[in-house]
Parts: sequence; C-alpha cells; structure tokens
Amino acid sequence: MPRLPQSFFARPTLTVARELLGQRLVKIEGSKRLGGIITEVEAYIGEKDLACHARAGRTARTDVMYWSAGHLYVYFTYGMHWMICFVTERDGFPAAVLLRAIEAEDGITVMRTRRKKHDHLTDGPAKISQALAIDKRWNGVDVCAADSKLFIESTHNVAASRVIRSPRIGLGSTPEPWLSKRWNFKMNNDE
DNA sequence: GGCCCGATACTCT
DNA sequence: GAGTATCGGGCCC
Repeated sequence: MPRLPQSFFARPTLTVARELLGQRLVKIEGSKRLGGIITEVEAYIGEKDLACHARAGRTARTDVMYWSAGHLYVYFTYGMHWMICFVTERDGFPAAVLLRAIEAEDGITVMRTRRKKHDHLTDGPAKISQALAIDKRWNGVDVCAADSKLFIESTHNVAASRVIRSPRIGLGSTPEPWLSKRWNFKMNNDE
C-alpha cells in the first residue's frame, strides 16, 4: 500500500481532514505493525482560528505548525495527555489536522497492554497516543519521509454519505464563529 | 448509556 | 495564576 505523500498534506486543511477519513495510520515497531483506519479528525486553521493553538502566534510549542506539510505536531495537554496532529498547507502557515479516533486493526495485543484493561483502545485522541506510545519525541517527525516509522497508507475513498461534519470537541469558551465551525469530520459506522 | 469530577503539568498571560 | 483540542472512576439509572 502506498504511503500518503507530502502533496496530500499540502492542501487546504478541510480537504486533508475530509480525505484522511478511511486511510490507515501505521506505526512500525521493529517487526510489528500497529494502527488502524482513521475514523475521526479535526481541523485547526491559522492564527485567526481562535480554537487553534497558533492563535497566540509562533511560540516554542506551536513552531511545528508553521513547518511544511506532513510533519507531526505532538503536544501535551491536561497535565497528562499527548495529542497527535498532521501539519497541513504551505510552509509558514500554521494549520493541522488532529487525530481523534481510529479503528484499531493491527497490533491489537500490544495496544491492549498499553491501554491496560480498557476495551476502548483508540477511540479518543489521547487513547491513540497511549496505544501507539507516541509522545514529545515524535513532535516534528516527517511522516512523508521514506524511512518514517509512522505514516499513513492510502486505502480507499470514503463515500460522502458516510461523512458527518460537526463542531469541534472540547473548545470550551472559544468565541464564535470558531466554536460552531463544523471542522470535525467523522465516519458513520452504519451502512 | 449518561453525568460529574478529580488528576496533573505545561503554556501563555 | 488561569486555562487546557482528555480520560477514567464512581455513580445513576
């Protein structure tokens, strides 16, 4: 299966988010392969988007968001959780797609161990990073590099009828119009 | 399934 | 010092 190239990520963030649905996230750990199908993502677009971390401009934390498309932006939140994003658009413009859920397929035994006794392996952004053992060491990694141990495999396109768009999750007191923008993309399971 | 709440440490004000 | 792109446990049905 071909890996998604940088040209995939270097497009409008909403397009990248929509088209990431259904593709397969893969992490290589020695001879093992972990990951699954991407089922939910969210777009964060530019300094004007007041829900986007880049609203505060280019800082030590947000620097990677300004890098060229296809880099990982991995950040820490709530005192204990790591979140995984893919940088999008052109070099110098801060935007990214947050991974919110995948359907676990490969390496389930390893992921189950890392997720303790919990049945929900990868149905939340911080659960994915726990299951895949992703932390700050992965910040700034280029997922389009030929030797990258984390990448996305191109699979099939998801039918438009299966895509659900909603407001983004967990934005709290983010002002309008950003709070209501339907920049969360999710796959409908039925059908 | 749902709601409430505490954990916990980093970032920017 | 306040706020945070969350999770899991306890509880209630």
